[in-house]
Amino acid sequence: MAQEDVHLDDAGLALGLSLGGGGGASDAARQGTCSRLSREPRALEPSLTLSMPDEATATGSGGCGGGPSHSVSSLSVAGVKRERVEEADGERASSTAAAARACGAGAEDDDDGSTRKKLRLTKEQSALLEDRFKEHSTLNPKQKVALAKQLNLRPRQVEVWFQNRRARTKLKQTEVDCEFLKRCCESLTEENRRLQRELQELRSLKFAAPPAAASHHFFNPFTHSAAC
DNA sequence: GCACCGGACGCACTTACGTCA
DNA sequence: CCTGACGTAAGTGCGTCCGGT
Repeated sequence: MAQEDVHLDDAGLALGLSLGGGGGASDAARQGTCSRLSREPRALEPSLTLSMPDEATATGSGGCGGGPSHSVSSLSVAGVKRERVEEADGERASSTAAAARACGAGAEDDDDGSTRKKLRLTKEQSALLEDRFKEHSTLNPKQKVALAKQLNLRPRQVEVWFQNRRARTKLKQTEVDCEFLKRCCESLTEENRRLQRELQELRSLKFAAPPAAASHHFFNPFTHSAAC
């Protein structure tokens, strides 16, 4: 299992930073420098959607039976511009073998364009990708091509893997953040109850207390709470 | 200097496939 | 064997940035 870079040690300082602020860190990478986050993230709308990673359909349609197998993604209908660019760049689709392997017996013809086969990365490929991801969560084009070559994959596949990997990391971080906020909320609720009780007691003793003694102190849960 | 455009990239969301209980 | 849940590779659409004109 991969180690997620989940950092929450500074009592939630990471909170909000990772929530909903996507995009915009790409161009530094494009230019060969890996200084991501050097730029303002877009809009920063707090889209706390928290969709679980697979509430989508699960239409198991029975995979590789005897049907035609396909060369993974390049079968996609004419619309994949990046793919075309990279292919034109001389990157040959080398994952056909992997797809066929993943599909058991290989019939390596192409397709009718209506289905898509799914490549399963080998353990070695996944491990190397994971290693690179630990070093940098983004790749510049040179790194991408080199890594693709090393893995016998297409650059597009490496790119997609990194994209999905970043999404998984972010999802995990969001879950951690939510868990933290939940605990924080519970703690504040408990503290609130305690203070309500305390207030109740003080009111019941108010005949003994001087009239305006305690009126200048407002409790700020965010500065006093042990949880946050 | 400014506006516009196209290319490249990352992200969110979604789909589809392989695997497993 | 069938089925549903789950993990994940891949597709799509959109926003952003940058270089060229």
